[in-house]
Amino acid sequence: MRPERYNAKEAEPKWQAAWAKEDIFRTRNDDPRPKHYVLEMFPYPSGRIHMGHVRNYAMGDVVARYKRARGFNVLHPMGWDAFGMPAENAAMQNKVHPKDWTYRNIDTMRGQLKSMGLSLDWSRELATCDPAYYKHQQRMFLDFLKAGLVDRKTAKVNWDPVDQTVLANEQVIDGRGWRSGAPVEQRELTQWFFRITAYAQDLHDKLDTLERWPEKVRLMQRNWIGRSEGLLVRFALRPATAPAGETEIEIFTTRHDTLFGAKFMAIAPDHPLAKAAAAKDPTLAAFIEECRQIGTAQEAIEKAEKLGYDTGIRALHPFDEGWELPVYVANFILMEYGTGAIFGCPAHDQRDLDFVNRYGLGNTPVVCPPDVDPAQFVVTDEAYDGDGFLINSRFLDGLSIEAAKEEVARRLESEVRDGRPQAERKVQFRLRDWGISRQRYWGCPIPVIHCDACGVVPVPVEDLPVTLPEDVTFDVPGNPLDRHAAWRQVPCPACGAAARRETDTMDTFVDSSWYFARFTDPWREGEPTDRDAVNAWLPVDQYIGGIEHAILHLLYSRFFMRAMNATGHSDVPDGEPFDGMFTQGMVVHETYRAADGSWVTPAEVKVESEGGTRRAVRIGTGMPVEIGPIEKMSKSKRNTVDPDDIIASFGADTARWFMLSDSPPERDVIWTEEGVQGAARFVQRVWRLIGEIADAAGADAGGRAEAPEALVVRKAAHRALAAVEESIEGLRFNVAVAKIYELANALQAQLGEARGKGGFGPALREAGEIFLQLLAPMMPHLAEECWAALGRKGLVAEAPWPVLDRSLLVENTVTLPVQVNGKKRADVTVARDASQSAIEAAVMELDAVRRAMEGRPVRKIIVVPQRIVNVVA
RNA sequence: GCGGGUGUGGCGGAACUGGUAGACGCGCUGGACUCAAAAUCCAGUUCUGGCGACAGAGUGUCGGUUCGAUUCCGACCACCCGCACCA
Repeated sequence: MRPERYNAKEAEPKWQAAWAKEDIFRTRNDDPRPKHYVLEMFPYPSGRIHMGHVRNYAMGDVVARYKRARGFNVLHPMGWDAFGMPAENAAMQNKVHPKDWTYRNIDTMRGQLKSMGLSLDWSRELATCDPAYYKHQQRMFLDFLKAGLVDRKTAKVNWDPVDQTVLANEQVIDGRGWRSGAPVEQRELTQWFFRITAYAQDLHDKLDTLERWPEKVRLMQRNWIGRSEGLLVRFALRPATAPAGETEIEIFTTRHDTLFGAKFMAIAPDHPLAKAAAAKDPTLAAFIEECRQIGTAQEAIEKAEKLGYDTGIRALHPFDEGWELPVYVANFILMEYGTGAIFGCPAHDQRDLDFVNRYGLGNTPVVCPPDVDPAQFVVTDEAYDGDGFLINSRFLDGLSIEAAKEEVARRLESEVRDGRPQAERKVQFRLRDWGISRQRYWGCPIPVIHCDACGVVPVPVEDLPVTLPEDVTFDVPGNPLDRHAAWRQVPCPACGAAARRETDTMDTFVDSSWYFARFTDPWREGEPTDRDAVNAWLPVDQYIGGIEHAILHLLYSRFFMRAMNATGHSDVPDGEPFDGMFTQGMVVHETYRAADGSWVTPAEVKVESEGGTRRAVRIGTGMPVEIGPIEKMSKSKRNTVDPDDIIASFGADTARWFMLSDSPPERDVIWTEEGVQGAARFVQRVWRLIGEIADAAGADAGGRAEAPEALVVRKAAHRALAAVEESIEGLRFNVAVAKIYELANALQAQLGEARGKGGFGPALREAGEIFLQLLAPMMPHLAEECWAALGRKGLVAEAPWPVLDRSLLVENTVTLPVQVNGKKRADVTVARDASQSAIEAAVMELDAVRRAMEGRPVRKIIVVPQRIVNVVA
């Protein structure tokens, strides 16, 4: 006896168990079918899954289940991005060990993900905090080191003097540490770097080949890499003015055409020449110190005025030795970009103009806009950076900007001073090397040893992994590894003398830069990867995740793939790990505020709707609650909905369905109670519909001539099949959902039409089965339950995708809209292959057309076959 | 400042290469069933006028191309996002 209502609470665990029993989602590397790798960004085990995870994994699961049904060998793994600061924060606050905290969270979240019914190969699960994972990461670090892809150099960091730790830029708020509130200092620390800049050009160029990436993401990466073509120019210094041993300044410019507009030189406060000059000039030293202070906060930089200090040093113009330019130390010059020095051409650069206007250095325009009289052209407050022709520039006068650049480059390249050319063409990147050192405990230890005699010595591969010590405390600020004498002290692998372990750990972005490769053979012990497995599975066919990782994570992964290729760990074409990339939108929700201004969580709010106006009250007290703007679900605004609650009360299928419906996947989706109710309603509707189909088909098993309804039903099913295929392939899940609704409506309507008649049972059953197969990637549990109710043996999750019958997509007669002068006036139904003249004749018979013509003669009739007819009066 | 995106009913959104604007869902209105409620079912729902057939307007604004424009072109407006003293 079929129950009246579908009970998700009972059905979902039952089918999850059935899938697990058959182990149908386990993927074998030796499966001969074509591969398809579907990957969603693995979660950080923060405690519990949130709706963003539900959305992300629901999308990935649709693709995985769909591709599996279509005969692909699908890899769809899951793991944990398990190192990171929150675990250490929890350790400090709750006296729990980061490892215990992390693994407890993993257990909770694994259970939650399993309750979603995702088609994951759990046998490949990995956690980045597992030595079995990070030992391979250490191995690759050593290989990269050997290959020259790792650097050790000093870099400025944000230092929190209270917490005694390095802070990321995002952790500096108004110049203060986000936890301690202490003013952040700039410190120079020796750090480890991955030489991502070695691949800057390739990372930039290959973006063009990533056709299945969002344009937005490619653009963001392109800007981040920041390629610009220019000229390195050496300016000689007038010896009498220069500090001892200093003979020149090298600058980078992209506007060498404006060299005759130069008014000054400027160098960064931490430029070596500035330091040399400051040694003899205490005022300059003070100025440099002042610049450092401002350097910290982003906000301050924005508002800071262009300040400079004349060092007294004079540089000589490369085209005129008698032309001297004052050398300033200026607060707006960055040591990290180019050479940390510029020549200032105020007429054509806004910053330079602001600067000269402050210090009274004047300006000379050297590029004149087209159609402007050079004699009339002056620059006052606004620099001119548009197109034009050269003026006031001696041998460049009259040239275009491009031609002038070329001429300058050509001349200076061939002009030799001190055995070197005066200038050199250079492609400059904004991208900087990736600093991976973190003064933290809960991360992958950097496998090197510092020996007084031998210097930096890599840990021998056979000694890996360098595991984190577990007996650490967090009651004192700073890195526990620094304080752990027993762990730190180690004999030097080279000479055997007493030496010290590196106590920095790796940026957690390193952990996530290769996990997708590890998934291809996570069992391998001796090597990070099995080359054959990596090469066979990568690139990932479809990667899905949040836009917040559009730059760093994806860029680092692209770097890693190249570095892995270079060190023999893989051989992936172009070093591109992700063939298809999709960035999904966020889950947002209304906010609620009580009278006292405190945030109220949706679970405590009841929203009532009266004639279109919505009011909210607090459950229990009945006190009114103010409905606030829709915002990203966050703990601080308390506008979160717990997936567990939704799954418990409605089931995973309802949650999945709602996450996929309505909003296009790349946009934000608004979580609403009504929307969930609608999804839940559809679940029950499917259950009833399939029940009715089962009954009708059972009573009419065939043997009779087919009724007209049978063809209608078949056509509806195959139309939906074609549309859903296309929508899923294009990741347009909201459209797929709409098409499934349409089929449900059509089946229901035909069921009513055909009631009591015979000759449509088999067609109805067939359509019902197709319907369930379309539904299965999205609501897999419900689909299984219905599949069984239709009397099918086996699992719908294992059923091959229905074969589309294209002949069912064409109609014998078509109804064409008829326009008169572009305005629709009537419809005409004609045979599909009706001739132009037959259609024209039929159209002119129509009353509505005659009326609209108002007696005017027909000038033209445009017939677009199977589309439209337009009569032009 | 530079770069990019978006704009369609009350709401989320759909509309293949220019071809019936508003699929599908939510909400709302009316009705059926019920003692009642929930659930379900039926009908309606872009706006304006009309009892009605119907007519007019309509995809941010203004203009252009076209037999025909949400779609193509130009200018503008609004909102959102990314980067930002990058030489």
